[in-house]
This record gives sequence, structure tokens and C-alpha cells, in this order.
Amino acid sequence: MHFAEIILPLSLPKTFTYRISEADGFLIVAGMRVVVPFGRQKLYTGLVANIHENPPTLYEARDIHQVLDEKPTVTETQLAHWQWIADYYMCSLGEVCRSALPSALLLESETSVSLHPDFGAAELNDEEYMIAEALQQQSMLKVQDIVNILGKKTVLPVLRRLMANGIVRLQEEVSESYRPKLVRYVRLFPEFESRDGLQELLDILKNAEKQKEAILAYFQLRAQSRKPIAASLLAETANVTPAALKALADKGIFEFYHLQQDRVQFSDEDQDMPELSAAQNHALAEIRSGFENKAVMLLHGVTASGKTEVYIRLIEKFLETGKPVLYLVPEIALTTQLVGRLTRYFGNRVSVYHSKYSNNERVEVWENVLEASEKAQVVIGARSALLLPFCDLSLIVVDEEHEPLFKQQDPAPRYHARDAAIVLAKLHGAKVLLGSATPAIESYHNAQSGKYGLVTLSQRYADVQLPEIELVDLKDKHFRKRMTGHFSDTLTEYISTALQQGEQVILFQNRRGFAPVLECLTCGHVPQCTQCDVSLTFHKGKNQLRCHYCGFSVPMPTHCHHCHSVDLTTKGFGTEQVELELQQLFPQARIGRMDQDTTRGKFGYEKIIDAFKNHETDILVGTQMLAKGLDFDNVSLVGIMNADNMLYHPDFRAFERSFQMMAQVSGRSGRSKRGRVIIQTYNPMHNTIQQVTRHDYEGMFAEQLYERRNYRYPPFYKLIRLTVRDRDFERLRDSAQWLANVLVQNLSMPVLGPEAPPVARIRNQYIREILIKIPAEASLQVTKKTVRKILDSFEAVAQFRSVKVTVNVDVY
DNA sequence: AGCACGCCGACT
DNA sequence: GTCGGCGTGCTC
Repeated sequence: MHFAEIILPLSLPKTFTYRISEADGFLIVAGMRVVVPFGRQKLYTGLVANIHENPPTLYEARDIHQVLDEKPTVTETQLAHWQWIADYYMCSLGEVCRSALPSALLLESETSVSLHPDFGAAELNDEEYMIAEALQQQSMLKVQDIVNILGKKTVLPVLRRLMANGIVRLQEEVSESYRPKLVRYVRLFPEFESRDGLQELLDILKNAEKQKEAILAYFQLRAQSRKPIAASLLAETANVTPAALKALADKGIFEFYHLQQDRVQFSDEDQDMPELSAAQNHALAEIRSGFENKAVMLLHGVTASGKTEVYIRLIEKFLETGKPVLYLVPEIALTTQLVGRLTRYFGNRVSVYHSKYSNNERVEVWENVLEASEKAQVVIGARSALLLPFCDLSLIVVDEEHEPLFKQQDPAPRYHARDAAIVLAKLHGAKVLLGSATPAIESYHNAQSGKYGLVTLSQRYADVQLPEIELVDLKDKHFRKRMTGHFSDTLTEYISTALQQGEQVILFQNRRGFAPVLECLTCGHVPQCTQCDVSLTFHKGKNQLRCHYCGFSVPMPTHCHHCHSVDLTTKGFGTEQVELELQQLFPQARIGRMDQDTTRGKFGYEKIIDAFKNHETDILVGTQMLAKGLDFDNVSLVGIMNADNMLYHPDFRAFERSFQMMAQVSGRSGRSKRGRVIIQTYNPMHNTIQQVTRHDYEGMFAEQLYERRNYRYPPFYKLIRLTVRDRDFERLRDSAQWLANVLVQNLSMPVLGPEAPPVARIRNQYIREILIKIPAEASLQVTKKTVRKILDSFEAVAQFRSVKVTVNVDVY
């Protein structure tokens, strides 16, 4: 008798054992999807982790309900990698599985209700009668339908009565939700395919003008290429309606047939590889020779040094081995430009994978990757692409490796794509190239210590100089009354010069902590969110106040709810306000704005970026998303509205982040000729700001590394953050304290907290955080094991039942 | 995670 | 009296 360990896509800590029937015995291997009964009535899709012959002793294993796959959907390497993620980031395999598999591959059962075939007359009450009635109209009902019919939430007791009386029966059904896209094609019946056929047809159709046109168009298309002719294409070319084609099909002239088509398609015009400059060539050679004895290389290339071209040539080399390449980018917005560039060189060999893709599109990419198909030789994707079923990867490129977005924050698995990529590469025997203009302190440290190889590209492409950075002292400007709103006279002058010369401008306003709030001028009251400990922010567009944490919104109040005064004002400034002030200062300028509010929807980013690229807008105002590797040729001026709000965040990475952000935003300026950057700040003498001005990454690195060592932060200490949440304040406080105490007692290392985070309540949940600092000499594994044990005993405390704890390893 | 079961207060 | 609230326990 055989048994299978099944991973269920739930956040349960272990796998479950099921029995494999005789018939399935030979068919099932690890990595296949199966449907299993779980709990009283549910069916779930699970993944076979392994197969063995040891019957469980404490319970009777249930049977696998159905085998969904003929061959594995998930590879052995993938399972090993997922196991690493689960262990390292302290989450369950189920959670990794859930975020890896496109939901179309994860079926869940739905209960449906139908009339029992041989039900007789019975006494029915009103509710039972309504259900029986509905089932006579419609043979199947979902539980949700019944909820709607009866207009109440608890319908199961009613259903159970009906079932007991033999009137209805319940079925659990799983249905495949992936449907390949079918395209309808037309072809002539073979007897008309000859020359004579055309003449014969025209005779037959002499009274049907439209149909004749369709036939002529068909022969015309046929002559152009041997490709199948899609019905829609033919209708369009002939300028006839589908009805005409249908008529031809009815006469037995045309026949329709269907072919499966990939939804994701790119043009296949291959171009010659880009020409590299001497510096780029040198970097490429260094990377390649570095790979001879290092698995990971870090490419530190200043902004606009042409890192992408180097990646492309490197990818080309690796593709020659016949093995696929994975190209990770931090954000979807970056893929559009990049996909364009890569398809120009690699044509149809490029696939894209990210969360804005539809379910069906994701399944297609998954399958192409699994089959190592030609289309998936170069896979570009955000974080989650790392979890695809690669066979024999040769190279992983991690672009903008310093980006915090590579670390998944909320649901588990809270993994870092850069670090997980290095582990994945090891499993595949592949190489990793990390690239950035401003590498993460951790990565640069690894490069300096020899763990990674380091290649530097310090020249910009075409020898353009790095932009000239000028600081504007806001304190002084305010004192001398040289400010118009948030714009200093210096910035205004440079903007108007740039506009006069037909050049474009980018203005950067960091949103974090700086969104506008409403304040009462009489009593100083600021409206707060009722469910979170934050002020509501003012959104001009919809004229309402909104909470960024829970989405709560109210219409803009006309008077203060505290003192009824009507003197209200907005305080703080966000991108909207910058845009507004800009419009007043430069009424002629065309202004675009890019932030979370304007980039919703699938093509939100593209519209704004394209408009700016095509010079339909002159000035682009935006948040950090502007810092992420977008290339615009005509930008000569970049303005950072206020550098200080980034610097003073209670986060050990605040200075590193500020440097990276300012350096990256500055890099948008002057890609074809030397540009200018204006940084407005109250702290022009601040070390970090001085380092930005001097383009001094090394200086920033040295200073931050020193600080990290002093204050016990990465890369010298590993961090694990525990976040504790509960609706009840006192229970939260007590449980967090309990947890911290036990941790301190059991770990010989610094344990900080519990501390209230900056936003200490979200959606009525109170929050406390505990930080564990693990020194390099302590064993990570042993520490994690201890933490896991303590968390288990925490969960066993009855009064802490409702308290939720999340674990974040390597917090970012 | 989901879901059933069971115990309690709030209504027809 | 039922309905629906949530605390508790379990799922191979």
C-alpha cells in the first residue's frame, strides 16, 4: 500500500498523509496535483510532496479523490527551493505553494445542490418549498445561490433537513478553471482549393455580393502567406460581417476550425545585439571571468551606464548553452520598457510573469517554463517569477538589486527575491548577476568580503557626465522669503529655463509621512481614522478624506467636528499639491503626475510614462516609483522637493534608502547630455545629502557599515521581527510582553521590544513589535528552532488564543 | 486557513 | 423561543 504526503495550499504547518489507490499507484509522482477530501466536506487541490509505504499509526489515511495531472506541475528542484523558503523565512510549505501556483491551477471545491432523482411528495415548509421550486427551474444551485434565494446567511440547517428527507443531495465539485484561448479559423473545403474552384464559387455565389467578397479576400490572404486564416481577420479584410462567413459555412464552402492560441504574444523581429562601449565590454568580460570561480557577481554601475545592454549580451551568451535565463525586476512598471527592449533582441523567446497578468496568462507562462519551451528561454518577472517550474536554469539577473520591493511584506512567505534567487541558482548550478547603481549595503559588503565578485562600471554611456547636484537650503530661502509655496526661487528658475529650451523636468516628492492632512485653524484638531491610529489624508481629486491603511473615506467636512469652526486648512504636501502649485507657477506647462492614485489599472503606468516619453507632458511629478530605472532622454532637470522627510524615518536603513532614492532619481537627469539636479533640504550639511551631491557611494557605504556594526544591524546581525496583533489592547500588551520575556530568557542575544510601531493600530487591531538580533556567531537554525518552539507554546496559552503573531525574517 | 460545533445575548 | 455572534478544536 502506498501513501502520499500532500502539501495543501493553506497556512498549516505540516503535510497530510493520504492513501494512494491501487489504480493510481503507478500514476502518481511527486509534484503532481491531486484533489483530496479535507475536513468534513471540502475538497482541496494539493501537491504531492513525496510517496512512501508507511501507513500512519494515529489515524486512518483517507483516499486521494482524483489525480489532476499526467505529469508533474511542480519540479523536484522547485519543491526543494520551496522547502528552503519555508524553513528560512519561517512559514509553511502551504503558504509558499499558495503564492507560487497561479490560482487557476489550485482548484477548490464548491458545494452544489440538486434535487434527489427519486424524491417523492413531502411536507415542505416555506423555505424548503422555495428551494425545491428553484431546483425545478434550474437543476443545480450553488450554496451562494441559496443564500440569495432565502435571503439569510445560515442555510446549511435547511439543506440538512432537505437532505435528511431525501429531497435534495449535495455534491462537491471541482472544475478546471483554466481554459485555453481558442481562435476560430476558416478554410475552404478541399474541393474548392484549386484555381477552377474560385471560378466555380463565383458562379455559385453570383447573387451574394458579400459572400463573393469574402471568397476573394480569402484567396488574396491565401496567396500572401500559408498561415492559417482567422475568421476575424477574414471578416475584417473582406469588410463583411461574420454572418456572411456563417452563410458560406452553411453552404458547405467554408469550414471553421479552432486552434489554441497563447494569450501572451510578442512580435518576432529579431534585431542585432546592441553595440557595447569599451567600458561595457570590459565589464562584460569581467563578469564572465568572475563567474569562473564565483556563483554571484555584483555589477555596480552608475545610473545610465548601460547596465541593461551588458545584461542583454550576457543573457545572449548564457542562452547559447540552451538553458533558460531568469531576469528579475523589482516592479511591474519596469517590465514594460524592458520587455520592449528584450523582445527586440530575443523575439519570441521572451516570456513575462507578474501579478498583473491574468490567471490564464500565468498558467500559460507556467506551462511554457515547465516544458522549457522556446517561448520561455528568457523569463522576465517580478518576485513571484522565482517560483516558476524552471528546469536547468543557467543564469538569474537581479536588476536594481537594492530595491526593498524584492522583499515580500504581507502575506507569508515573506521572502527576499534576491536572496532566494541565489539559493535557487545554487540548486540549478546557475550563476547570479546582481545589478545596481546603488547596491544594498548587504550586497556590497558581500562583494567586498569576497563572497560575491564585484564589477564596477563608473562611466555613463556615451561618456555623459553624472548630473551636477545643487543643494537649496530651505531654512535660508524661507528666511529670505524666496519661497513660492514649496518651490524655491532657484528651482523655479531652473524649471523655466529647462522648459524654454524644450527640455523635460522630473519633480520628486516622497509621499511617505508627508501626505496632506486637514487641520482646524481654531483648535488644531486633525481628523483621525476611526479604525487606525493615523490622521486621514486629504485627496483633492475626490474631495474626501481617506485612510491609507484601511481605505476608510469620508466626504470633505465643512466644519471641524471638534469645535465646529469652519476655518480648516490642509497641512503637509503630497504630489497633488506639488502639481497644483506647479500649475500656478507655470500655467503653460503640461504636467503629468505619477503616484499610487494615478497608476491604478493594468495600463496605469504605461499611459503616464508614454505621455512623458513622447513629450506630451513637460513636467512629471511623482513619488518613489520615479526612482526605478525609467529612461527618458530629454530630461535635463530633476528636482527633489524635500529631501528631509526620507532621512528622518525611524529605520536603520533610512540613510541608505535616502541615498539610494536620491541617487536614483538624480540618475533620471541628463542621459544624453549632462543634467542638473536640485535638492531642496533643511539640512544641506547632512552627511548623506553631501554624499549624494558628491556621487559618493563608497563614502555612504563606509559610514553606514560603521553604524551598522556599532548598532548591531545587518550585515553583522540577522534580524527577525515578530509582529503581535489583537483587537483587545490589554490582551495585546500582556501577550507581547509575555512573548518578549520568554524570548529574552531563552535566547542569548539582544531582544528589543515589545514596542508600538509608528502606526500602532490598523483596522481596530492593536500592534506591537519585537525584534530579535542574531549575531553572526550564533546559529541561525538553532535560533529559529527556539523561536518556533516559543511561538508554539505562546499559541498554547489559552488567554492568548485570539492573538496573531507574524514572523518576518530579514525584515526590510 | 476554513469550517463545524457549541455556548451566549438579542430579537420576532 | 430562534438567529447569529464568536471562542475552540480539528482537519490526514
